[in-house]
Amino acid sequence: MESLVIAALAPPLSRAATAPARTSSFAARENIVVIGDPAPTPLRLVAGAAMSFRLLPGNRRQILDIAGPGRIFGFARHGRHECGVVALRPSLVEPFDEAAPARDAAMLAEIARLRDLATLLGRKTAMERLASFLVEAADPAASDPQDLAFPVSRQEIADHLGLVIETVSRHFVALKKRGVITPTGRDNIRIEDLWALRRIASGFDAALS
Amino acid sequence: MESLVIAALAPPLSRAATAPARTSSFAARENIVVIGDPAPTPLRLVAGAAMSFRLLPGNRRQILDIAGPGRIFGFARHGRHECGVVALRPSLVEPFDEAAPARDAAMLAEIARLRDLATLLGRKTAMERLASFLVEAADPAASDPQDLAFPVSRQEIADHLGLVIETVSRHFVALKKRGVITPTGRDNIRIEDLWALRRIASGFDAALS
DNA sequence: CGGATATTTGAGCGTAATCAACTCCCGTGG
DNA sequence: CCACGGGAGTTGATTACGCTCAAATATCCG
Repeated sequence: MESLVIAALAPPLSRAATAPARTSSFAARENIVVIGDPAPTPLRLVAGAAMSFRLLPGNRRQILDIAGPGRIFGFARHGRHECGVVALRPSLVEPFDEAAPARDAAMLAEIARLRDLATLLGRKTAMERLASFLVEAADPAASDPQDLAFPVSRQEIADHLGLVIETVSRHFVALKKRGVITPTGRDNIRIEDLWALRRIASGFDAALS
Repeated sequence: MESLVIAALAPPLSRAATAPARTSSFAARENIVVIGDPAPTPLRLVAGAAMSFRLLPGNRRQILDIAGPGRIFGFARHGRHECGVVALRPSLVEPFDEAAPARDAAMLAEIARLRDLATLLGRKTAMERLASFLVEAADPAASDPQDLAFPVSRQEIADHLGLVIETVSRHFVALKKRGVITPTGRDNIRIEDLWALRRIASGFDAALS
């Protein structure tokens, strides 16, 4: 997959902004959208995984979305992207230029997700944030929703949840010790008790440590 | 204005959900939307001020939006509201049932605002959050954008910024001591140095205390 | 003026951040 | 096959920012 990469020789425009083909492919870690890119339409992630984020001074980053196949992203006002988007896995992206009903549904979903995220970031503890992240990662559509394979590093989880990597790591360990999750590989875990996670995520389970 | 209030005698449905008239009026602190209300269309705040919020166990509340006249709010999927909305001042509200262009613009604005909020909540310090709040409150459309009259209490500012009231109060004091703002009444302040506020808000000014 | 409510101030604490080693995992090459 | 190297993750010690608890003060309003 890496062999498909064509290095961006002349930024500022990223590939999505210049590619004439309807579907573009991106290697893992390649920029799909750079802040300021023209945004004629939102985008649909056909395959792969991607994240959108904002940057602040002092090496601060807020990851606003971690998206899998089928997800619409890159909504922008005034025709310019206000968030960066990077592929987390080799990905296929195409313009999303559907009419009102589908467009509205996608925007409403984005609004709902951002409300959840803001609530998480504003009012949940570190443990509740991590549990929320895991619950959301347990995609019911997957063949085995309890077996998770993260496309993201600890740093990216931290930047999504408004924490630092050490805090994420410590709380992962705490969940393992409680038997709620078990590690099944480097970037894989298995959810042993989804209901316990949901209880923690929703804030009803104060949860030690 | 208070005399216009008709007490909601029979919840669960709030007035917006039942009123047949196109425009409904609400007293300060009256519920405009209760979670679970039918949401046939978004709403437009014709006059007044309102806030939308989510609740978590443990008396935790995240205020997701503080809106003034002209603002569209109450976007909902599946025809049901997922956030509560309360009037902050005597308010006039009407259905927002415009066609695609205006609808899209409103939703894109909502997405942009929620991204800003998530970034603030996830990665900004208390001082940066308060400065961001004040900068946003300095509406350029107002007659004197530097003179602010909050429709919200300290508790509500805190619940919007993911802080507690004591922290909000302390940082207000810090900004006053620095001469960036001066109090001009209970719920009023004057911004003396908008550029300093902007610098703090954007995170470039580390800012003592 | 009195009483209730909101805000400010103070003291101390706790969760998550910071700083710093150390371990583990893998891929590479001798 | 194993030594090596580098990055990611974990663990430990300590700090700090914002929270909690408590009390004083200010403001609103009848």
